[in-house]
Amino acid sequence: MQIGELARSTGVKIETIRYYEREHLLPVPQRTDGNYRLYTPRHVEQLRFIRYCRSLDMSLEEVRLLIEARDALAGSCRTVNALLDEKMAEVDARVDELRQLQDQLRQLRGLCQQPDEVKTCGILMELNRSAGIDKAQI
Amino acid sequence: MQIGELARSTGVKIETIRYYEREHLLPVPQRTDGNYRLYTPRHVEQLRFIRYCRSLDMSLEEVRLLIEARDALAGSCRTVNALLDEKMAEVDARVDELRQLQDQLRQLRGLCQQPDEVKTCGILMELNRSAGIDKAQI
DNA sequence: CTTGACCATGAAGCCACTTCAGGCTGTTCG
DNA sequence: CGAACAGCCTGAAGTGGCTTCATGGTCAAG
Repeated sequence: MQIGELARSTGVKIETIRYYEREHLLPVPQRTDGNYRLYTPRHVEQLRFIRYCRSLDMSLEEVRLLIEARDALAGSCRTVNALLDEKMAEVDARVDELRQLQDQLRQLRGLCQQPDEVKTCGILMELNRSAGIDKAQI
Repeated sequence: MQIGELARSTGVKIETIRYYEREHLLPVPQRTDGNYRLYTPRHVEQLRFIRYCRSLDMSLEEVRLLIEARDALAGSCRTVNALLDEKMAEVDARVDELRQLQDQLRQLRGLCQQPDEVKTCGILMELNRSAGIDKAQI
């Protein structure tokens, strides 16, 4: 199958597929006489694997590790476990961060009383205050 | 004050300060005879303002808008409100996404029973399954 | 034989910085 | 006076994960 069909059947853009090839995440495909890339079901699978990992917020580097672990049919899968543990910790931390951010944003948003007066806008006043700016100084 | 002192007193790296100048987020500072940048308290304030906005997950483009709104002492602050509303919606959406991701990761992590056998690792099996890969095909 | 869909390449752009290479400035110490 | 060293300068390139662009080749249908 050509690159267009691979793209359609996986929902991955053609340019992205070529990018993955450059990054050695997809095996180099055969070519036709006209220099078109020719893909096999193996490529479809690998591409889906990559996209599923990406949907789990893995970096391409991490995906590379997982592909390696998957293809090395012998050996320990400790790497895989460690990777997931690390990823979960990251996500937890990020969620905490975003929750705090939400609070801050909501608080800030509540400060604008007269929605037409920049001079007295509580939001801008608070942004300045938080930045440690004394109006008299400006 | 020189760039090093500005960096120390705001916790912003020297390179980042120069980057903000290039991006027109900081006013161009005066120079000494030796071509060193010379900053004023005004710069400290503006830099703190930028970092506070960045800590609220604003893009530099959004920070630019806020600075504009702040400096235009007349006029409406509807832009500011709209910006914050949009930002809050973004953060909400991202938190939802990450929560789902957490569930998926936790589920996946629970699948590895024997932590030393790649062949039977439930995680790798699930990653493959989710990518729609039938083992017989490989 | 031309149209149009499909494909190819390499380079540049995106964001928000960071890093690097190579060189100037300015102070201090011997 | 000279060397060592901290501090500063510039421009270019690198980061991740793509996307966009410019330019041109391939192939089947009409």
